Amino acid sequence: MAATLHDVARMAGVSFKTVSNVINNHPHVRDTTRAKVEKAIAELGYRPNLTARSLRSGHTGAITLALPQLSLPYFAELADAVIEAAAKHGLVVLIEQTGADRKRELEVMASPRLKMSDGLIFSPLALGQEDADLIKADVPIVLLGERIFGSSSDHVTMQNVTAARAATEHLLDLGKKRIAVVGAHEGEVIGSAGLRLRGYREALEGRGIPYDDGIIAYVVDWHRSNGAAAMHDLLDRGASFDAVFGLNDTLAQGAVRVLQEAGYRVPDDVAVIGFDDLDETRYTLPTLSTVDPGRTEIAETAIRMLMERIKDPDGMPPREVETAFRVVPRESTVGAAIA
Amino acid sequence: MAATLHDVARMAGVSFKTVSNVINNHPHVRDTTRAKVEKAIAELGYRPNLTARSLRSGHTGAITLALPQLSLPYFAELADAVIEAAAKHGLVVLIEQTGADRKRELEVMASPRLKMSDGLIFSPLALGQEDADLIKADVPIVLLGERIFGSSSDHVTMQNVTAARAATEHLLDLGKKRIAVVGAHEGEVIGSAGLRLRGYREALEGRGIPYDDGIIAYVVDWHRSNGAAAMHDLLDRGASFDAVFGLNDTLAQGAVRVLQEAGYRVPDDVAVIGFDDLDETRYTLPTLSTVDPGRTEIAETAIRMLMERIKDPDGMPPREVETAFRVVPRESTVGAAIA
DNA sequence: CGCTCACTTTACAACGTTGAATCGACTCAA
DNA sequence: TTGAGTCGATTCAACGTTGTAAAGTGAGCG
Repeated sequence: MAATLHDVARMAGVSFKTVSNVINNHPHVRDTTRAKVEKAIAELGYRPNLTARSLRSGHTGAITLALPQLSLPYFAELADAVIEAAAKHGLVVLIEQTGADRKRELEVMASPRLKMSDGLIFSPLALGQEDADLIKADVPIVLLGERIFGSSSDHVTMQNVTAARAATEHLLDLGKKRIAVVGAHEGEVIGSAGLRLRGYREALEGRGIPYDDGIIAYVVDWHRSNGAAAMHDLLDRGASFDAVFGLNDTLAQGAVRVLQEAGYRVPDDVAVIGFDDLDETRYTLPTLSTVDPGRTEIAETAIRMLMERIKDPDGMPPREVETAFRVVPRESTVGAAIA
Repeated sequence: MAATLHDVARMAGVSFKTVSNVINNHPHVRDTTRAKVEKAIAELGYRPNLTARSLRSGHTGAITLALPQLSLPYFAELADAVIEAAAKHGLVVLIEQTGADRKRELEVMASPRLKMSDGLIFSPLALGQEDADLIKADVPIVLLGERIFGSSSDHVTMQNVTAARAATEHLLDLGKKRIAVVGAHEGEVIGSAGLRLRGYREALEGRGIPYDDGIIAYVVDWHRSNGAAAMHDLLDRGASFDAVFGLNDTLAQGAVRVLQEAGYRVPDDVAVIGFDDLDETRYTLPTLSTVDPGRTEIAETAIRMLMERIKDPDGMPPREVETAFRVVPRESTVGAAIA
């Protein structure tokens, strides 16, 4: 059985509250007493019971991170960033996988388990704009991603439109004229796909290039295989293009693979850019140009906002923050020179 | 403020203990009473305070998973599997990243935060065999991986030697004669690298092929770039080989990339096999043959053993379990036919 | 009609901690 | 010498829950 304050107190010959005072660095503890207590603590290997402390104090020192699935590289890297950001503030992270399932996404917010943490960082994938009113829980929430705007929670998101526009302009700047898109979602307006497609269109408009639905490939999911399938689709319908904007990195990787199999050289015949700056894009052949959406900043901002909100739940109106992005040119657009 | 048992009791006109009884499905609660209480629960939106329950019951319903880093795909997929396995038993998972740092690996076991969970699944990367005695904490531990054997904790590991032998034999069966190894660790005997290299040697011995250190490439880390560097190294020293065993998938991917750049066709000139069966190996060009080390089984076994150990900490001696593996032939060894 | 016994509900303590309030001892100034 | 003020340590209650034991209710039976 683990030692408690009482055990330490008994050994040190003081009241258990004095031990508590020592641990919490209260003033008004005599040095000799402090020493006695610390000796007893060391001797017994006493460790405070954080559950009891949580019950008494009302907060746990943990936060929950709810995301679709860790085996999707984007979310693995996001989780990494969130855990590191949380650790800087002494917070520990509890991860819930929703599998992008609507029911589980709602359950996460309703579950009493959530109260084992002080707040929720929530990256939904099934819930959408129409569910904005359902974003609420017993703890403060910081929302991530592009699926829901204007809820009553704080929200951190990347600059999808502007960043996608910059990615497209990067291709245009290289002299590319017909830029295919891999990964659009039929009819979507917000959401990563909708916003990034809008950025793409804005870039075209900016250069006076007409938008051609014939070189837009639609998919349902954003997995590697969908990028490959979409590129097969484009090639099968005889679409002509000299560049590809994969709406995320895994889609772009799938597309590159199919292009190479079909005998196209990347970037000479077709330049390809992705989105997300996954770690692995630095090691593919060719290395993949992409957009760094500011993952670290997203994580740190989310943690900071969550801590502020935990401290003062109603102290301010819901905030929306967009992080800085950066186009990362690599071999798939500019060839080996810059690699 | 969230409703408590007392609030519900007041509304339902019963004692707060009766409400507790209803919630815990105690027998001997009259149907009419139960109905009254349930109505009040619904009306107040009462949710039990799990922190208080934990304090009282002594267990939290959470476990800690300590691993090096989620942005390493192997660990991301491991975490995914562990979270899913835990969820099946109603457990939630708290993740600690150690960054493969010795100090942090030790801290994880010593931290009072660990007691916010009922047990630890620990995948060390810095601690080694000489630290076996340091593997202990206030909660039961299940150890994962190949770095420490024979500690006083339960241990789940893959069949590294046998699986590596099977991977090598797969290449030999294809008629390959000179199989280079990418990713060996200088002087290592246990550890993933040491064990897998042993399996490789056993396979060669089994076929009467001499072991040649000239086609073994040593690395320090197992990141993608190391696989590339190791392959550069092999090519630079003019090593001749017709196959490559990457001791994990990321190493193999790096090697494949360099081989392709150097003009070799995979698998026709050089066949390549990896180890881990990362999801992404199904989408590279060529798709990567590999060894599925039984990740789901590892996760489920670890959870099961941990739960048994939580229930009865000293009920049995430390156990070592090795999971089933499977060689997964893909394009990088057998060409496009099976893809 | 009263007693037993099963069923139902309640009272109380405890889990280990912290905050508020209290108390005693000592110092210092008037 | 006394009263105020400070320092040091203690007592008590509370956080919200569950286990134990006891108390209350009613039906069944002799």
